[in-house]
Amino acid sequence: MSKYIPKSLEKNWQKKWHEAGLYKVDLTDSKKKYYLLVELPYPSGDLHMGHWFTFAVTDILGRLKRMQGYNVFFPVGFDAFGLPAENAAIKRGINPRDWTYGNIETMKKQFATMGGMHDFEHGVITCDPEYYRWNQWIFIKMLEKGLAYRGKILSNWCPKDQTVLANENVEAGRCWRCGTEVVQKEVDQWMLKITDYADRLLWEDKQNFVLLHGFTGRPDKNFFPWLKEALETKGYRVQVPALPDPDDADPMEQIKYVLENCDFDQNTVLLGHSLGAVVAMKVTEALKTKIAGLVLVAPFIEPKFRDHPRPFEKKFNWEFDFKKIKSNISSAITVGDIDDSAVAPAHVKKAAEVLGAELVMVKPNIDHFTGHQEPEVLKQLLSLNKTSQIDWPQPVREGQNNWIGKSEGVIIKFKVKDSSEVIEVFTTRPDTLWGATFIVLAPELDLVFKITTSDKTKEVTAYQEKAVKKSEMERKENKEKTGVFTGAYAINPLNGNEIPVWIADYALAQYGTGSLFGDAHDDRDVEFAKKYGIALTPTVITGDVERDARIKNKEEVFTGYGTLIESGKYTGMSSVEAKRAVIADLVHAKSAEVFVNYHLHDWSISRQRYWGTPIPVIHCQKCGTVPVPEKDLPVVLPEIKDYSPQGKPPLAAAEEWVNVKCPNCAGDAKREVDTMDTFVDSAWYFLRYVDPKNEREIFNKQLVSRWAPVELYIGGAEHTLGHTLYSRFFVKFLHDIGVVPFDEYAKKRVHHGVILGPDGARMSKSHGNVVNPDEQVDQFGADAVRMYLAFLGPYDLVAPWNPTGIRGVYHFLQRVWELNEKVDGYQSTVEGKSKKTVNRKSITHNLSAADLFWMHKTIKKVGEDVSSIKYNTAVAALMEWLNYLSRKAHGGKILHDEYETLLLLVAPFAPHMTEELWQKSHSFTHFDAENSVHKQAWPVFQEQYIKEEKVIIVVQINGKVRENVEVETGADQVAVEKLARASEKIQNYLTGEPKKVIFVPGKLLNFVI
RNA sequence: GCCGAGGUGGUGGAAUGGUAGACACGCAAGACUUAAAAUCUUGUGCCAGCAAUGGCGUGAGGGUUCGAGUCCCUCUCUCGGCACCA
Repeated sequence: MSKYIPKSLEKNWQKKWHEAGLYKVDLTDSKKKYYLLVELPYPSGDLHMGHWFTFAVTDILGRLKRMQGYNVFFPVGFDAFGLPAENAAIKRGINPRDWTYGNIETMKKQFATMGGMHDFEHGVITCDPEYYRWNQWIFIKMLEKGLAYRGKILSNWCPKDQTVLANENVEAGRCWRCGTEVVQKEVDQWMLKITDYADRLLWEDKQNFVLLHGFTGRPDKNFFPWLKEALETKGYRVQVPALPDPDDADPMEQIKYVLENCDFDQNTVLLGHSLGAVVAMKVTEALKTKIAGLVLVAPFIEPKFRDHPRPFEKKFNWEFDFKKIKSNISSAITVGDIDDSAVAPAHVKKAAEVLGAELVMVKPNIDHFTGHQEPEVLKQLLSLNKTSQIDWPQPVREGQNNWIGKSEGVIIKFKVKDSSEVIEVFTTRPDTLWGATFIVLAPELDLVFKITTSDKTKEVTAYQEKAVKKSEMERKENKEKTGVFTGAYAINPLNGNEIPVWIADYALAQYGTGSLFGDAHDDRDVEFAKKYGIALTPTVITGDVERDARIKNKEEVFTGYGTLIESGKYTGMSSVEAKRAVIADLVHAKSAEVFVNYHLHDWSISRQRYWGTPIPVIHCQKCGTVPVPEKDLPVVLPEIKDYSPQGKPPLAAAEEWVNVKCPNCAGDAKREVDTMDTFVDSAWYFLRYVDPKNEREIFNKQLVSRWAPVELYIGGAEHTLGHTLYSRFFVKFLHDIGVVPFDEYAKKRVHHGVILGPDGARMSKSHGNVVNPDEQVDQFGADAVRMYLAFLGPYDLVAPWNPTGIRGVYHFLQRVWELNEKVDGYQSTVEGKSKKTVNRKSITHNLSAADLFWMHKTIKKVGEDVSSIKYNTAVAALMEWLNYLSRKAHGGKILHDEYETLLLLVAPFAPHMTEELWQKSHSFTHFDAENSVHKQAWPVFQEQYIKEEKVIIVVQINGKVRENVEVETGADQVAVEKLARASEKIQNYLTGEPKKVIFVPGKLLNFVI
């Protein structure tokens, strides 16, 4: 057999696969679908290690799923609009389109060297008019719904790029692309009203629980008090209703009681114990909203008990609508006692079957789960958490929630003394209003002019001018608070106190109403008040005497909730009570209104650049802003000569294009010259991937509802607040206008890591630490690069490239290659070709128990680990098995079945090499798609082989390992103890009788002395 | 300041509350070689010991447990994000 030389072999297979159309996907195929999505790349013209990490490693999963019988769709397109193309065009005097398409061609060629199953036929290129046409279509739909509007807002402005930047594109006060310091400038912008979707974009995933006790049970009996506490310490809301007549229960009454007295929402988990499980099922059946899950502990669906009949049996008709119950829950678990004295395991099993629920049989602390603690119940209750349909990482959910920043509060109206003006102040802490001693307005507010007294005008104007000039950066850097008094006083609507009104730049014009009241329970307010000698009145105390003394003395600022003092009629109330009372009183007096404030702002999509989607509106002098009629879409970008912005957007120079007739009145009109933010392009591309060439509609709705949501979305953690939030917004909008039936587009989101340069710094040309994948491929082959990236560590790892590390997997591949020689039933010929000479069936039975154990353990491990994005341990498992096979081959041969299985398991990782070996080992004379190793089915692992006959039991003395004994699987404590006590080592420790002996079957024996 | 993720050998990293360090890199010794590379074999957490073996060991300190890298509390450091959000 020849040496393993990846270079020529890989090229050869890439060509043959392509010719044979091995990876052509048919989206109308009825096989189970698997839509694999990676964030679409920007066509920079250079495929770097990061692309390999995301696309080549994800290809491993795609190939596995394909072998497992899924119809895998793995499209790749290009995010082709955006500044770099335009900057390149300006710099080199070329057309951004030529630059972009040239780069795409280069990158496609580079992509081919990965040997992946990526589908470029479906991958859209976002600068293609047939794609951005539908950006324009969506924009017009949003315009119709009032979600797109024109607003003048203070925006982040990059003076170098001459464009507006979204908050997400400002990094530490600088433009994310060019690093120029961003300034604040008021600009006319097209905005998308993402704030209308703020509530729906929140991840409401905090579960709450309703626990139903059983016959003769009580909320304070059995495990209920313990379980309630355990859940509450974890921060969950728990309801444990006392069901009517527990000792002579009428199930119908109990069901009615629960429905009337408990709250249910989509995050509720309902638990029922024994008869409570029956009640729980009937409650679920009657619910109008879907709940998160049902946990049934020792349930039954017929009145048949092992011990004796129960009085409730005849009060209930024992009919369930299981279909209805199933449709009202996302998932269900039934937990049974393996030797319950009342409810037979068969009954529990039956309940599980009719509900399609997971069945867990355990040994509870006390028979029929009546112990004070039943940890298994808690465990199952919490395990339901992870079975949510939409599986996005917790940090993303929390990050997006924080960014949306919902805060519920009130807007309070302060009358200005001797004036008709009113100052509106947003607060979430109306309980501290009584103690308000000043008001602060953001300097930019127009209101400032109206209330400033004449003697203060000079100072106020001077401060305002200074504040406006300050860039965002300076404002943030300068933590020292500044401000000036306006001379005006406002009247506290709660107690009539007159308090001074100041302006200060720590009040942000963009947040809330741009004004706040200051009191003794906010660090910033206290800092400001102390600096300017403004009085403070502490009104909230904790109950801790020492601490309260400090708070009253203003030595400590208490910002939490507590009890009110010095607050008139509210004194003595808790903060929560006081909040409620103050809001009620003020709303009644029309001095306040309840208000929900969001940190999230509307999305400004206007860009004063050329290389983007033209915004499809026409400005008519008579009719105003008129959308371009659908039939006239797309509005195609015109060719222009000069792409550099010169105080006005480059498109303004395309006069022939700009000057149009108004679609309404046919009068002279001008086109909008701004283009769209490229985040619009990437907000819905994954839907168009399914049907990219459709000229009649945005996509075929049926096809998309069959293929989306995607199974897995791989992307960068940096897109948590930008891209993924925007795309969730777009999909929800498309859902609302009836284009798609779902409102989340990705079932699972996983972040990829970042490969740093060997020096630990981010790879960049200026650092000179770039590891070029092409060079690595040249040296070690694509298979080794793929596998090394998979092997590095967890997939979201941020770690440097280790130049010698790749040798490890290269070595692995080489050993797989050379093992071919050692396969029984093959003969090497002089030319380096092998021939199969033995019927493979005849050898199968020659596999020893250990051989089968290793084989099946590896089949299981690799399949499971790759599916759950743990490529590194999957590779490790393959290496372990290879080590086993090598040891075996050292003095003898390995069997054909083993080698063939090994090739199948390695195939997703190293597609080229395994294909070569597969073809050789089958002596195929010419390649045919059906013969490909990649068309073979994934081996099926069989449980029977991975059950070991003998196991090693660890023997411990006081928890320290002292001895190992080998016993038959399933050996009981008596047998193991006997063996352990026979050991000399153990005898040395075991002088007297142990106090206690712990036995974990199949695992360990622990003598406590 | 707030939110999130973490801290395990020389390195990347494994470990459903049950033998910590799988797998790999690196390193060391040996084999092959005139030599080197490649390859193969063996060893490799730290301390003591020729060894058998013993002690210590998952950022620090406490706790729960027969048993803790894993669960709980306090602290500390690193990374990521947000940041004067009323």
